[in-house]
Formats: sequence, structure tokens, C-alpha cells
Amino acid sequence: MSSEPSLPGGRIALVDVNNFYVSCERVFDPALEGRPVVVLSNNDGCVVARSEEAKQLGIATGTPWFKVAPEAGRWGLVARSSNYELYGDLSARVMEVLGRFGSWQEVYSIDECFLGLPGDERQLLGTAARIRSAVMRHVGVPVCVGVAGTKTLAKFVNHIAKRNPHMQGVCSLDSMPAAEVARIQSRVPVTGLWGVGGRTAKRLNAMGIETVADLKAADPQLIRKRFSVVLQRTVLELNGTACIPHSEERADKQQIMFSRSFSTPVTTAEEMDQVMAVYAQRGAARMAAQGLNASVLTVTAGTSRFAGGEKSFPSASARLPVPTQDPIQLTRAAVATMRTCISEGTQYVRAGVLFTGLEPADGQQTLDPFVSDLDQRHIGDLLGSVRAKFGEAAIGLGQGGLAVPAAWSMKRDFSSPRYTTEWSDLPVVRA
DNA sequence: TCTGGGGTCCTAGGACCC
DNA sequence: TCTGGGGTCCTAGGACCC
Repeated sequence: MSSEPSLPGGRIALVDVNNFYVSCERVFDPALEGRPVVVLSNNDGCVVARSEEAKQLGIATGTPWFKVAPEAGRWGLVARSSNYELYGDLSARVMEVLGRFGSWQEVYSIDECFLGLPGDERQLLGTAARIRSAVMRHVGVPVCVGVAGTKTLAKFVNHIAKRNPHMQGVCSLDSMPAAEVARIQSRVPVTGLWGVGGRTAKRLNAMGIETVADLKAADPQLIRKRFSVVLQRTVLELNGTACIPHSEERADKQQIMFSRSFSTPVTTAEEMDQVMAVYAQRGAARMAAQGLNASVLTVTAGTSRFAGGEKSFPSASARLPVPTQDPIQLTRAAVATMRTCISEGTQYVRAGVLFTGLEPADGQQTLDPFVSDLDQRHIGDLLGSVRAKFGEAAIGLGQGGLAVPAAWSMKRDFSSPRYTTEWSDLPVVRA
């Protein structure tokens, strides 16, 4: 991966999949085409993705499902539980196709990436159109492509491509008349930019900076002084100076988290022990997959932010005696640490385990002196291979090994099959 | 009745050392 | 005994993203 943000004359494309989760569902269920569709968060809690038709109905991201469910029948609205096995797999396929077009590629999220596009400016629109049709042909999901000289501008013109159907999903800044660009920038509020959220916008507005054009004209030094180097970069990038570096392939993660809300509140310490056993093992499996050991563990719990009654968000940290990814030690530490900070009878609706102080495991396991070496050395590998063969729920330690889901475990009422990652879920085609 | 789950980066402030 | 300032490391919290 190149460390140069852009070669002279080179351009950056921001490619993202339209309504990614919904588009994934449609690949395997074409009957969803043209219908309003939403994908729900864990526990079928709230709307995290919407088709165009669902947006037309006025359903906002983050709307709790129970608020729209009563209207679903009347609207012909289809809901799906989130199916991350499917989305993750299709994402990898999309990224592989996109990677063929760039001199470099930076995968930014599950559904978008930046690509380096060298070459003649006059050919950029053609390249963008070819990218679009390649992804549609090979994976079957629609994308939009924005091309400009900096990442911030590429994001911005991608937005323009999305909003203007006549552009057919592609927009290149070089192909737009300067007056047209200025006109659009003077109408779009600053929150339309990558990196500018509600809080920052409020403070900018107080200074009289309301639109993208206003921010572009602002003094970078002043912005740095009043805000941060991050916002200063936004100003520079709006003016064509590429200054957001590539984040290289992120092998060096800073933290690993496993956090979930419950389908039913947890009120006793015994139940919370079970939760910690399951969550710590899930986190440990992630660390094993990435070859990392943790030296600090933090547990968190929380009551509902919406229900009346007492609110509390306890959390506690513990330094591990030695950095480890061992599920036994991590489970024991998580259970004990959580016991120190929760109170019996409180209605907790969520909990999490966070691992930090990560370092490469280097193949050598650190062993707990109170458990036989032989058992420990093999237990992580053993759990991993059993899960790979028989599925995630096949085996676990202690309460984590319960075959019957606990009362608090996740709800996924409208899940689609894992078409591409589970043999038993392969779609059947009849001719 | 029912409201997500990950992450990143930056900054400020305290502890500690020289 | 009193006083100074710079540097580093760590953590908590804020803001943002998808």
C-alpha cells in the first residue's frame, strides 16, 4: 500500500454500496426489489438500514422497530434481522472487485472504500461507470462512485451522485462546471461533510459558518486554534490539498470489544456471571483470531436510557496478571470484575467486555499457574476447531456452553439464511 | 412491553521524573 | 528549605464515523 495520498494529477474515488444491508438481502431475495425494506439492529431493536422506498415512507435511521411495526402491513414494509455473516461475506467480494480498479485501495468500512485512480481526467467518468457495472455483474449490488482530488471532496461528490439520479451513480469533480460546484457547496450545510457532526456544526454556526462553502472559505489556522487539527484538515481538503493520510491495513488494533443488549433485563449477579462468561469467551475468540493478547480488561453494564426509574452505567477495569487471550482467565477476570461494580436487583439491559493494552501473541501462550499447562495450552485451539466444524454455539466454557439460549440472549426474529457462509443455508435453485 | 454495536482519533489533565 | 519548568506516559472523555 502506497503512503502517498495522491500522485500529482492522480484522483481518489470513494465507492460505496447503496443501502448496503438491504442490497445484500435483495441479492438472494429478488422479490424484495421495489418494495420498502428495512434491516434491524441486534434484538430487532431499531432500523439500521433502509431501502429507497422505506426512506420515502419517512422512516428514519434509528427508529425503534416497535414504532413502525404496526404500520408495516399497511405499507407492505418488509423487515429483516441483521445477518452479519452474509453482509461480511458479500463485503469481501465487493472489495475484491473494487481492488482491481485502484492503484491503491483503502477499505474504510464494511460497505465503502477509497481507490487511487491514476490517469487522464477525461477518462475518470468512464472508469467510474465501469466500476459500477463490474460490481453489479460480479456481486449484484448497486454502488455510487465519487471522484475528486482529496478524500473529503471524493466523499462530497459521492453524496452528489447519490442525490441526483440523472448522474447514474457517478460524479467526478473535474467534470463539473466550477459555478455549479460553488452553487451546491453554498447550499449544503456543514453537517453534510465527512467529519463534521452536530456538535461541531453548532459551534461553527455560532461563528457564522453554516455551509460547506463557508467552511471552505474559513481560515485554517483559526479553525485549528478553535477546534482541532481534524477540522483544519477538512478545510484544507475542501480547497484541494490532500492531507488525510492513508490508514495502512489496520493490523494494530487498539481495542477489541464485545457488547450486546439483552432481550430481557438481567437483575441478578448469577445471571450477570453467565453473561460475562459468554461475552468474555466471544472476545477471547476474536483476540485468538487476530493473534492478540490483552493486558487490561474493562467490563460495562447499563440500565435503559429510555425507561423511567434509576439509571446507572457501572464499569470497572482490571489489569491482567499477564497479557493473555486465554478464555479461562478472561472469563474468570470478567466475572469477578463485574461483581465489584453492579448491584443486585437493578434492571440491566446491556453489558460489554472491552479488551485493551493489546499486543501480538507471538504464538506463545501465557499460562495460569493454577491450571494444568496441558489443559490450557490446548483449550483455546480445541474450542476454536470445534466451533469451526460444528458452529458457534456447539461448545463453550461453563455457562457459555449452555445449548439452550438464556432468557437474555439475542432476538433475531426475521433473519435471512446465511446463504454464502453456511452449507446448510445454501440457496436451492430449480431450473 | 419493545430504542444497536462496533470502532477511530484528538485533547486535556494528572502523575511522575529530571 | 524553597522554587521552576519541561518532558513523557497514561487515562478519561468528547466527537465522529458507519
